[in-house]
Amino acid sequence: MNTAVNAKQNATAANPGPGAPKTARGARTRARILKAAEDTFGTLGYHRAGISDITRAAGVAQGTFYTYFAGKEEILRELVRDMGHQVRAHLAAEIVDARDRLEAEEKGLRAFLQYLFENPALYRVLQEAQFVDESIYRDYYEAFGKGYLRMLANATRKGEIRAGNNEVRVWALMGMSNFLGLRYALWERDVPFDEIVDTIADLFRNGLTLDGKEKSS
Amino acid sequence: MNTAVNAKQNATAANPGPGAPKTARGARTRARILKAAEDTFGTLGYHRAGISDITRAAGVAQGTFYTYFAGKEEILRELVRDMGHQVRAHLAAEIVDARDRLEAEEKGLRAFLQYLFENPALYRVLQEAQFVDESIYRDYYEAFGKGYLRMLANATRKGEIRAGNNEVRVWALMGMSNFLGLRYALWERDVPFDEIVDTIADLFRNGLTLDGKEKSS
DNA sequence: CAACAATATGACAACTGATTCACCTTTCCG
DNA sequence: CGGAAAGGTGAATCAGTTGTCATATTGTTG
Repeated sequence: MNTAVNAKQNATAANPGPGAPKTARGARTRARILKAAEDTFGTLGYHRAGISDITRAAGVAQGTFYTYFAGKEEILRELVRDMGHQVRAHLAAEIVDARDRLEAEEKGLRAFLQYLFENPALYRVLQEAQFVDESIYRDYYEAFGKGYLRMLANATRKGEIRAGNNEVRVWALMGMSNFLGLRYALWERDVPFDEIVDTIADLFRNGLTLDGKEKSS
Repeated sequence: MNTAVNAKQNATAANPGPGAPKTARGARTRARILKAAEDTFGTLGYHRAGISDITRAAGVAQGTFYTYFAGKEEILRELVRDMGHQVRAHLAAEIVDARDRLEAEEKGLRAFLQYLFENPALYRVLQEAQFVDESIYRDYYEAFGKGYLRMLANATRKGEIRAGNNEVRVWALMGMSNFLGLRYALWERDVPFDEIVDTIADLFRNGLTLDGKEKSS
């Protein structure tokens, strides 16, 4: 369906859809639609949400939607890009003052859980995007993972964490956060974030076994 | 939408849809349709896949579908239940002969990666089910997590792993496997499973930091 | 083997929801 | 001011889907 890479011009930050807004008013309207899409996709889900739901929430007519976005799929793309920037920026800000990697992991996890709780749409929009167009999703995690990897590499250099395959670790860590967020920030808040963070910090410090520090191979 | 719990009779193993097959032929046909749905959802995804795609793959007429399933959503439910049983049974069999928890984790992770590689439809069907009906997904992971938790509790009792919040650990571990599977079994097989397993085993044995075994609080 | 139950067929009615388009309103600027 | 560009409208179109049904085939049983 999406074979013709050139037929359906992939909008980028530089080329956002049919017509980028050229007026303050236009920019405002576009932003309203984007926000409405976030809310609508977040509660109804991508497939159940109709363009009409989005435009109704934004308070504009259906046709207006197409002034700024080529279609449903494109607004999703845009949305994930946007939300991705926001989380990354937020998390980065939360861990700048960490004194070492372990502290950064703790702060990062806590901030992520909190962020997800306050912005539940992020999870749903992102996960659904995976099946609309896998590249949206891969881009998100590869961007995320790249920054994460750099941090782990630094920590290794500084001797804060042991040598090892940091790329594999990054994916393991992202998976952990993801599931912990889903279970404890979105489904049921029956365990305080601090306890979750402590449990994971303990895993990072001491592993799972009692008799740590043996040779690993 | 799915408010009326009684209106849309949720099919269970005991009550599978409109009419359970009463003949060997019927049972075969139903199984063919189920398998076809797995393949079709696995490659096209739940939403892009039409009933007609499923019946075509199964080699039956469209109407036949409704002899055994109430609709698209119900066959998905059935499918996840089925596939869930299969993975759990497979993984359980792979770790029975593990001598301790660490070995069980290693074998379990390796088996999971391998299974996902051989049955990529599992991931997609399961993840998409999440947004069709969240309960399908929650049931799967709660069932999975329950068994996992029991194993960790045993390991704690035997002194194989340190005391801690095993429930949180379970979700962290499931998340890890999930992401590692997605990245290294489904997306790119550019890192051998053994190396992944070793990296995670090292994390379990020694944690992430160099100076393990301090007090955790 | 007759009569009945279970299965299977495939055309199609009914519906959903994305996108288009001809036209109107607001804003900008020489 | 006046006209052009940008923004906005919403009814109509159109493609694609689900689920139904009258009918045909296959299997079962007394």
